[in-house]
Amino acid sequence: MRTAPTILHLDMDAFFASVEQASKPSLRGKAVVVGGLGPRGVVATASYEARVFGVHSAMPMGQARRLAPNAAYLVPRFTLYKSISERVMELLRALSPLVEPLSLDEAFVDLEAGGVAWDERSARLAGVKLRADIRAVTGLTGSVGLAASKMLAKIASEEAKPDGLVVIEPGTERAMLGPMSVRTLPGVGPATGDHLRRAGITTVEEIVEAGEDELVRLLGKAHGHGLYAMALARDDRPVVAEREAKSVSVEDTYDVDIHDRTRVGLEVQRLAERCVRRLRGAGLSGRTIVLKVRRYDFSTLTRSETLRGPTDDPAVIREAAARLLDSVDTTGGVRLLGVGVSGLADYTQEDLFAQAAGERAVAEGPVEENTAAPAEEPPSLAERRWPAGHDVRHVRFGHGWVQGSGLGRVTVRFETPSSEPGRVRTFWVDDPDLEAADPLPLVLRGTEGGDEAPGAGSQAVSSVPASLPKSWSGSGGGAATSRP
DNA sequence: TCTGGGGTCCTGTTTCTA
DNA sequence: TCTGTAGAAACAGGACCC
Repeated sequence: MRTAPTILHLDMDAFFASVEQASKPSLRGKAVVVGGLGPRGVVATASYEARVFGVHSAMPMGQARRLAPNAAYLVPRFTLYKSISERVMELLRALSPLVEPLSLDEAFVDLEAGGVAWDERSARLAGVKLRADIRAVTGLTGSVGLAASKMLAKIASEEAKPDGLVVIEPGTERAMLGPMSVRTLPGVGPATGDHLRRAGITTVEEIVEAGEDELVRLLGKAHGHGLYAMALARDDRPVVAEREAKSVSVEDTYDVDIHDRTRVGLEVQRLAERCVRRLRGAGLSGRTIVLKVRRYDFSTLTRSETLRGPTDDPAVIREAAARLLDSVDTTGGVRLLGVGVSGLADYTQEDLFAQAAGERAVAEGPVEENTAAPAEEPPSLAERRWPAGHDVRHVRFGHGWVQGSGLGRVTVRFETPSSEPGRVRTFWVDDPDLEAADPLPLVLRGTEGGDEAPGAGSQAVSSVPASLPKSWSGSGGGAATSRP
């Protein structure tokens, strides 16, 4: 393990919710919950204002609504989050070639490999500058942890939240970790935490006291050895820049359980097609086809089949998924279906089997995306066309976002990231003057949009690194013509 | 009142193959 | 040729992460 805190972990604060607050002035300082709004949705991110009410990630939406009935509930806009995430990752890559993204809002950086830090002082300086740059470029805050290992850097950023920076000095790790909950350590979730608690182990130092043999006995070889090492603050995992995907999968949870076996079959076919599109989009093929079924009682089972060679042929994957479904009892209903491919390769084996299947598929015709009826109680047309939180543009009133829709009407708040909180107006869902729009940039840059007054909470731009592209990935204020 | 989606890794069991 | 065996691969499930 290295002797200086030169591994950096960045964690953007309440990322999805913060992006929504930055793009919607009327939501700043308010409880915002982003997640699936259907009857089986869960919370993806809650703003810190919403967390005060006890709302947190992975909580069922219904429960969140009961805890925070007055919060704003919004559908995630992954395209927007991804574009902002890319800006942040660019800033990280300016520090070091060794950047390991963990998700849209989190990453490790090896500062030593980038030559920007070699001791505590230089590491801290790099962290401070990074946080300032992120704020300038995105208008958002991120928390930074600095330590001599990945595990400790991650714990440090957690301690730094929200909007802070924490350095764990080498030599102080054991004392710091000791009194912490076992749940602090990576890999200890609810099940392992419970397991350890039943053995009388609740803190990190109690893991150390229990000893490695006892850990292995309780948790098995890999987990036991690994956890014991983590408890001693031993973590030599390197920052890895390029991680190859090991599987590609798609899954859908249905608003209402599906009972009709024919319908289940059609859904599996659709999922297989979607999975193949993703697979091909990534230039990959795979050997092992996996079917996932979650039944009415939430019990989940998987069935898999390994082919002789990798394929990206939709007919082959559809047929394999259909065969796997044959071995699954779906009486009682299914709430989720998924199709995945693993054993990935970046080439395809054009075997006879695949070709024959392809020919059969051509003869039968393609499976249409909309062959199957939608969920038995689909969201209203208005909700589907005007998702809560999405941007719109009106011929007369300009740029705004959907606050809600239903009963043939859509309610829009007219404001932009740089405006004052705006006014609300309601329209018929088929109002020809209203159309979907691309998100606007969160931060005004240079002279772009200079005619608009800066709004409450927006950040002045003073130190945008010259290495960044000049244009924002959004439309820059022009109305888009696409429909959701 | 329930519990998303997209992944990774590990473990125990069964099946295949040399 | 038959049988026993060991290791590899496949399979299923579970835990965990964001």
